[in-house]
Amino acid sequence: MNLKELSARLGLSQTTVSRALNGYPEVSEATRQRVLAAAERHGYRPSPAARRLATGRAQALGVVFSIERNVLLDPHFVEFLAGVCEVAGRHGFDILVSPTTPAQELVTYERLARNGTVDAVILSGPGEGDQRIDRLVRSGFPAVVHGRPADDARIAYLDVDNEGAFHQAGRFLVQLGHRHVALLNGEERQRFAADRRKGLEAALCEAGLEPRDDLFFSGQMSVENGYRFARAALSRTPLPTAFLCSSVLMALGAQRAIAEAGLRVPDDVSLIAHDDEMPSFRADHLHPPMTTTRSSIRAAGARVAEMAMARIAGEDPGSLQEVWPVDLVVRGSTGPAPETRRTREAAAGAR
Amino acid sequence: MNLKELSARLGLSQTTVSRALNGYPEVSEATRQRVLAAAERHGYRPSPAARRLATGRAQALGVVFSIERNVLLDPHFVEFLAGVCEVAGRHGFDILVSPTTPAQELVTYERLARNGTVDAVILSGPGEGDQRIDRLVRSGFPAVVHGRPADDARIAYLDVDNEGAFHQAGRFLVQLGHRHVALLNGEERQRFAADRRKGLEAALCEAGLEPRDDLFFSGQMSVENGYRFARAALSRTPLPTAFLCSSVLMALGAQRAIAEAGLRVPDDVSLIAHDDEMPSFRADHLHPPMTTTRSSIRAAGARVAEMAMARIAGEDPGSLQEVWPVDLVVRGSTGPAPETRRTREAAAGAR
DNA sequence: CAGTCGACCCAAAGCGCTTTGAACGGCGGC
DNA sequence: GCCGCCGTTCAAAGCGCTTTGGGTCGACTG
Repeated sequence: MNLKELSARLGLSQTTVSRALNGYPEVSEATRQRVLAAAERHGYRPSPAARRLATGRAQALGVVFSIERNVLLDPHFVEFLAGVCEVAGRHGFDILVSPTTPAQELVTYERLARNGTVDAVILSGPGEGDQRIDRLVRSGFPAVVHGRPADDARIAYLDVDNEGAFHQAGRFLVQLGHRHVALLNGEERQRFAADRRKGLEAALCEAGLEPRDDLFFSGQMSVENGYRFARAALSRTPLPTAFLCSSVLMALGAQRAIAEAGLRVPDDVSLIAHDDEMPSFRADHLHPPMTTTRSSIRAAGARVAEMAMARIAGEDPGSLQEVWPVDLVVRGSTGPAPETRRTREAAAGAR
Repeated sequence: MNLKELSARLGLSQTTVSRALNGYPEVSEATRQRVLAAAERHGYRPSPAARRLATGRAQALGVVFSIERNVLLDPHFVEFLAGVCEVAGRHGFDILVSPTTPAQELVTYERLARNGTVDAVILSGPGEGDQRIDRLVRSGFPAVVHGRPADDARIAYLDVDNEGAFHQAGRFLVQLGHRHVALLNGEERQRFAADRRKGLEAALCEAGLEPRDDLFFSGQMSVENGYRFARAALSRTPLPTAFLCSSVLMALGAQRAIAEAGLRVPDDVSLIAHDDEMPSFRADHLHPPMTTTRSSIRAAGARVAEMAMARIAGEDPGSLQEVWPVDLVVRGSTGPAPETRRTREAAAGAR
């Protein structure tokens, strides 16, 4: 059933039927109801391809994400995507996903943008000095970045206050008396990770403590790396008494390393992780419940999609730049720093 | 730059240019080269919307997945998606993702299928007695299922041999002398989980052992549930000496419960997990390296996409039904069953 | 009462592509 | 020399929708 048939059946012109269906005011209420009823009855669905061609709008969002040498797809991504889908669905938008290797990224945007496959693109995880952004800005194509692009870029973005979060977490640890804090970070060429490091360093410096590079680790945020890094950290002297992890996954690995070293959380070692609220790894259900810096990556996805909608509606990118604060949620994995002596004993006993 | 402009510039008709570009034989080689060169030079990209309208083909795959009450998005999904994207991209196909609640599922397929948004749909995790499948089959719309639909369904699918895998794993444990095997399973209304249970039960029965319902648990495959279930299992008598987990995530949780009970892997307790080869949770990098039943969910995604392509090309669904064998990879987390006495002592000592 | 103005509806022109059916030479076969 | 054929090209008809630019008619001004 297409428009032509439907309108023939109704004895109306395609124009009128189309307008009735799309809520234009030039149609009498009586006619509109008649049209609506007939459309419903015959199960009429407008062809998106035709509509797309006629309007030039795709009613679709493109989600582009980087996938390196066909490994390493972030488990966080799916949560983010869920958020995007939620609001896109509400607006009747489809979602096109385009994984892409760093090399092909530019081409991918060009393709999506130029040929009208999507009305806006969402991209995540801008690296440092990102060429992609520049290009996108220049093209004027609606785009929203999840993460933070270069500060001067005229582009819509949503980021969480990574620096602030880890600053706060670091200060909290310092206040508890911790002087040797290990950082299990994501890859620091990614902006979010670099920001977190900055935040922690600032907190330490404020307290007159020297950040210890030998306790700072960075790499893919996997359970495995959490374990490896924590293990390495626990071989340094003086021993760290607190761990700050960039994800719950890493914290999971760290927990194991800590347990293996015969140390206890939070008595011997405090643990804080950044929590993106992944339903499969709930920080509050761990043992002990974990102190976290928390921000919902799913909510971020939803908001980013809304921003994309706004951009499509013509809103200025300058007014669509948000940095969300991050909560520090104190639970049971943090506590006062043990006296150095006690820590030593525990570690020695475990060997 | 559109076809009209390009052909005007070349002094050719749109027909000829279109044909030259799409590799039809009715064009002289000289002309084709000229057209190709001009298209390249002017950066001509055909409009997918127009092409779609004209041909009726969307050049897109729809990936539909269920998302319950807006929680519980499976981290495995992203790996699967990566596989799909890989081959879709190679074929120049876009990928449309549509998360959907169980209630809306049927509507979602209808929409995607009927209005030509996509050329085929991929759906995963069919439940028992699945109404969706029936409907899809009846419509004749190309579809591929990841997982196993009802046995008689005339539909393309790819599943791994879940029953065989857990049968094999169970037999292996039995051969090692284990008599009390706990099962930490996914939700058993999902086919894959039901199959795994069957596999384990078969292995136990073959050995003359009674499956112990009080050691069988089922629920979302999260770290948390792994921990909870394992903890519960360790409160039963006689104690289980082996755990079979439906995912590495659950195994991660189980490990912790086991450790907390003062038991050691594999001396006191053996552990086997099903491994979907998620890069963030590598079974071979755990401590000890974990014995697993292994199958790549990413490879499955890729193959499913290929099957979708085949269906689009008109291949018969009957010839597109595959069940992949699953390897049992023996690593360090399994060993001979301890004598019952020793197990009791260890457990008692830990309390 | 002529003229204006809304309210309502329509015919037709695209959107940018594919594809059908036909035209046009140049060729060998009879 | 005429016919039919092949290789090559073209004009034009869609695909199914939106949207522009009128029309028509009754009601409302002055």
